[in-house]
Parts: sequence; C-alpha cells; structure tokens
Amino acid sequence: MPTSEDVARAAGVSQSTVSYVMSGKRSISPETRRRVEQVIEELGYHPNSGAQALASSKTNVIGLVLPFRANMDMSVISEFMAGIAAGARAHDYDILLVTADEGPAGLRRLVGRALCDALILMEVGSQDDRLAVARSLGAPVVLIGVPDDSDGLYCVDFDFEGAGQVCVDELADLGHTEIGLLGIDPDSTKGRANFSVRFRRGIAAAAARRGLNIRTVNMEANHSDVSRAINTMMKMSPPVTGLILQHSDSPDPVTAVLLEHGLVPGSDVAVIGLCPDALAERLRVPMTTVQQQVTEVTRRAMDALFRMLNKDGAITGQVDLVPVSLARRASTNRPPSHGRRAIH
Amino acid sequence: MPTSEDVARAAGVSQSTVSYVMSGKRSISPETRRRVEQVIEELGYHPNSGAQALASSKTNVIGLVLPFRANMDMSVISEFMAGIAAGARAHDYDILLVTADEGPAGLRRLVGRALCDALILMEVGSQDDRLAVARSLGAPVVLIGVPDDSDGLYCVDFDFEGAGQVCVDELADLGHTEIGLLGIDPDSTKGRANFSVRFRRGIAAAAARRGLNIRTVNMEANHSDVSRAINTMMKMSPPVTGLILQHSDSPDPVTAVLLEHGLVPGSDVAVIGLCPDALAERLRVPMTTVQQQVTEVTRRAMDALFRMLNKDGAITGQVDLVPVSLARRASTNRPPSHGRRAIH
DNA sequence: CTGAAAGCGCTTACAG
DNA sequence: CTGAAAGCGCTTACAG
Repeated sequence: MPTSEDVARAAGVSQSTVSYVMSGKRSISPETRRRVEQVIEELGYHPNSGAQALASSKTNVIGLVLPFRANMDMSVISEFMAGIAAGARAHDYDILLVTADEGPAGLRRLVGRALCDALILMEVGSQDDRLAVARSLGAPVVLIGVPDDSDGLYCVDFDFEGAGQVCVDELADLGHTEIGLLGIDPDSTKGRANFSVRFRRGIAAAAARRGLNIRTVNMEANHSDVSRAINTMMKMSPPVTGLILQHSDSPDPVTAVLLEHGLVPGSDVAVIGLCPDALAERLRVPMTTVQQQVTEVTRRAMDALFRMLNKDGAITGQVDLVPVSLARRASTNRPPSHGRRAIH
Repeated sequence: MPTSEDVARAAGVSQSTVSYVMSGKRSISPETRRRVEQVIEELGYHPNSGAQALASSKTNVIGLVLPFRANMDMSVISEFMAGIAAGARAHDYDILLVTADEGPAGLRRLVGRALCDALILMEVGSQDDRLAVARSLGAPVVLIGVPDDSDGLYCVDFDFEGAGQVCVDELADLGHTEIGLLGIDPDSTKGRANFSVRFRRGIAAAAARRGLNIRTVNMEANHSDVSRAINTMMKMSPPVTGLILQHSDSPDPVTAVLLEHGLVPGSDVAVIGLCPDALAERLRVPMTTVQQQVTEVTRRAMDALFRMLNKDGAITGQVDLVPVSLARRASTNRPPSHGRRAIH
C-alpha cells in the first residue's frame, strides 16, 4: 500500500503537503493540488486509518451496539441498521457492529481502545446496565429506545405510548366499546426493549380517558396460541369487537384464525396491528396499522450524534419521541355490528 | 485514557514490558506480570487500537460487506450477522459493517485504508462486479454465496441445488407426479444472490431424473398474487398435487389461500417450503421445510477466514456447499389423493 | 528476564 | 503558499 510519503515523492512535494491537500485545512496552489491529486489517483492512495486515528484522536467510526436477541423483529431492526449505516457513510463514518451482549464492559472496551468516536445503543431495556457506563464514557452516545431513567442521555424512539392511544381512540371513534389486546407476554421481554410497557401504558391511558375497559390476552404469534387467544376474546361477554395486535408478526396468524371462525376483519371485527406495512398490505384483508417511521427515528438519532461529535451545543438529556400515525386499511372498515352471531 | 506508558510508570517497568505482558510474546517474571496486570486493572487500561494497528499492520477487524436490498430475508441475514459477529469476537476480532452498495471501490477503500484485515462478502450475485477486485485485494476474502465464476475465491453457501432436488424427490417419493413451483420472478432478483437460479436448477435436474414435469408460476408473496398463482396451478390438467415454495415469506399466505379453497395441506395438497423453521411451525398446518443450517455456513466461513488470516495453508478457490435436510411436518403427511374434487 | 529505541503513517503546530 | 519535524501509542528487533 502506498503511503503519503510515496505520494509526496512522486508529486515532488513534502509529505505534509499531501496531508493538507487531502484535508483541505490550508490553501494549496492550484498547480500543486492538481499534481498531488493526480498522483493519488495513479497510485490508488488511501490514507491509513490507524495512523490517522492515532495522529488525530478521531477514528471516523461509530459503534453500533445492538445485542441480537431471540424474538427481535429483524425487519425493523435491519431498517435501522441500513439507515444508520447510510447516515454514517454520508458523513464519511463507518460502522463497527457489536452484537454480542458484552454489557457495560463492552462499551468501555469500544471507547477505551479508541475503536470508535461515538456510540449508538439499541435494544435499550428499562433498567439497562449499560446506561451508567454510557453516561460516564466521555464519548457521545445516542440511545434508540427509552429507559426508565434517561437522565443525561439522549434517547430517540417511536412514541409507543402515543401508538397505544391512537389504537384505542380509532377503535372507540368507530364505535367499539369492547376492545381486546392480543399482547406480548411481559415476561418474555423482561429487561429488554420496553416498548411493550409504553404501548400498554398508552392503551390504558386512552381507555381510561374514553371510559373503556380493555381485555388483554397474552400469546405467542403461532396458530394454536392465537386460536386460543381469540376464542377467549370472543367468548367474553359482551364479546370483543375490536382487536389490537402487539406482536409485529401476528397479522398473518390472527387473520387466518379470524377467517376460520367466519369473522371477517373489517366486517365482523376491527383489527389494528403494530407491524410493518408490508406485512399488513399483503393480507387477504389488508390490516390497519400504526405506522412506525424508522427513517425519521434514524434521522434524528444520526442528527443528534453528529451534533454531539461537532460540539454544536449539548443536546444531551432529552427524550425525543417520533409520533406515529395510523394507516387505515380494510380491517377497520366498518363500525361494530351489534347482535352478530357468537363464535362457534 | 491511560496509555501503556502510564501503566509502565505506575508499575515501575518499561513501556515495552507492558506490551509484552499483554501480548505474551516473551516470558515475564511472575512478580512483574502481577504488578503490571494489577496496574492495568486499576487504571482501566485498554490498548489504543489505532496505535496497535499502525505498529503491527493488523487491525483485528473483519469487514462485513452486506448490501441491504429490498426483499431480503432479514431473519436469515440477521442470523448470519449474529453468527459472524460472535465468531469474530471469539477470536478477538470486531466487525466493520458496510451495508451501502459501494461496489468494488468500497472494497478497495476498506483494505486500502487498512480498516480491516479480511472481508466477508454477502449477497453475492452471479456476475458480481466486486469479485475482480476481491481477487486482487491481497487480503483474505470469504464469499457467502456462489457466483458463476468463483475462480480463486473461497465461497460457502447452502446447497440450494441439492435443496431443489430434495424437494422434488420427497414429493415424487410420496407419489406425486404433478408438481408445481411457486417461484420468485427471476427479474426481481437480477444480479443479486443467485440462490434462486441454483434452486431451480436442482428442481429441474431432479425432475428430469424422475421423469416429471414441473409447472412454475412466479408470484409475490401477497394474498392476491398467491391466490392467482394457486388458481392457475389447480386449474391445470391434471391439477398440481404437490407444491414447492421458493419465497421464504410465502408459507402464511399460501396456507391461507389453500385453506380458503378447501385444500388442506397434507391432505389435499403436499407443500414444501424453503423458509425458516419458525415460520413453518407456527402455521395451522405446520409445513415441511428444507432446513438451512445458518450456523454451519457461518462456522465454515469463519473457519476458512481465520485459517487464511493465520496462513494455515491456502484454502482459496473452493466452493463449499452445506447440505440441506428436510424437516418433515404435517403439510406432506399423505400421498396424493387421486380423483379429488376440482377447485371451485 | 528486561530496557532503550526505532518505526509504523499520519496530523498539525512551528517556521519561513 | 510550503516544508521540516514533533508526536500520537503502540510493536518488536536489538542489546544486555
């Protein structure tokens, strides 16, 4: 690999001039610039990143700390990854991906070894033990997710509490009074992303506001569990007429089970899902969803991160919630039909 | 951040001794070792990675080049990422993730800037323009996927050709003679991972061997497309009795459509899917699948990569195909029922 | 078993 | 507008 010294020699300038040509940190005569740039091109010169990092105390790398766990919705996570990586490259940064759950020690290693200039933490839990370290790291940190105590940390996420409210309000506005939540067992997410808690808090708040009672059945998103859950819902008296789905992968099995029971979403039951649009749109009865704008969350996260890196005013200690919106589809077409037949 | 100089001073040894204690590259008296290690612990010393890389010409970073594209099966891809990251960390390597499609120039940048010691390329296309550069990079490269011309490159992947054969053989063994492939439109994958081509090649080979004729309908994995495709299949004469699904996300919609038509998988139609087990198991009628052992592919990839990094014999220029196996489930329970009613 | 020192390839004050 | 040189924090031959 050619070095800047090689370039300098071939261009007949000093090594420091090559450096300045590349960084643009001082004015260079047009002639010199042209010669240097041409040699750089000819030799295929790339500056050594280790040497740059050592000399400048800047790695141009962002650490993405994303513990891979079971039951993660990888379609959403990968949208985040793609957005983060693209945002980083747009500022000439690269992404160091840390998926093993190395906890607080992992963060210390990343910063202590100067592997990166800043960190993005994903899959943030309510009581995440990475947070204490994150605060004292001295490097910019952005959380995607909102822990219970976000003091001194910048967090971005979807407004899951708002999402819960939107679901209840929509169903209530359609005239539904008997609303069911097909939920994720809180124990199965313990310690992990607390979006589940926030979503339910929003549902509870809206239910209280509208004077409704929400029935919750936890389940897994497989046919037998969904079947059992929906049976339970429909046998309640009065039966549930509006369903909210918390599992991002439940639209298919829920639609299947409802149709088996002769319950057509949008006619016999109203259904709103918390899931990617692609999943909702491909169903026999397309499903109304709460839309999560991954792009907007990513944009804000990267924006905050680069502002921190450039010291453009401290933007620490802030919880930035991205509003969600409802994408209405056929599964919420009609108001509840009273006096319809019971489930068989 | 403390440096090795700081550690040396506090431990009363020379800086080089600190380095040797950490690397274990020369014998150190127990007493010295103890003192140095204690100071390292106390100060929370971490070696500066840039300085290490500069001095040793070794970054301990592996570049993972994985262009994120539409229609990727992220559940499988993320399994790969997790396995690769874990394998790397087990050898004290980190992962630099490059998702933007920067093409050949991107590879040159990674190696030219000494951002990593080796590369893993995913989403390899038949005629991938990254390959020429990969060959001349001078750094170890492992492909996950098999291009048309793999000369001089080490490739690992599932044996998709074998997978195609397994599907046809299983259906043929069950007595099916009318077999349909619900396929991915080749145009929608053009230039991308050529697993699709290989899978079909396997199907064609087995069909020829068994003297069968395969009918193919391409589709997207949404309800209306699947519905149209299955209608076409069932209206053929004689009607198709065995289905092979190429889309990893089609088990839900296909099962839904079949059941709508009163066709129970395993009784009226046999179905084999090329998809993750989790998806197949959650269905009302669990689906027989071709199992893809991501772990095994990852293991071989990392194994080859570290052998290259350690110069343990050149293992370049090899195509390593991981056999697939059938996971039999209810969707292939029974032999074809002849003379059953036509589709309504 | 240990230390003094060269050198990796950059950035950036210092000097002109 | 440009150059000579110190220094970033390591690794590793050289020397004892």
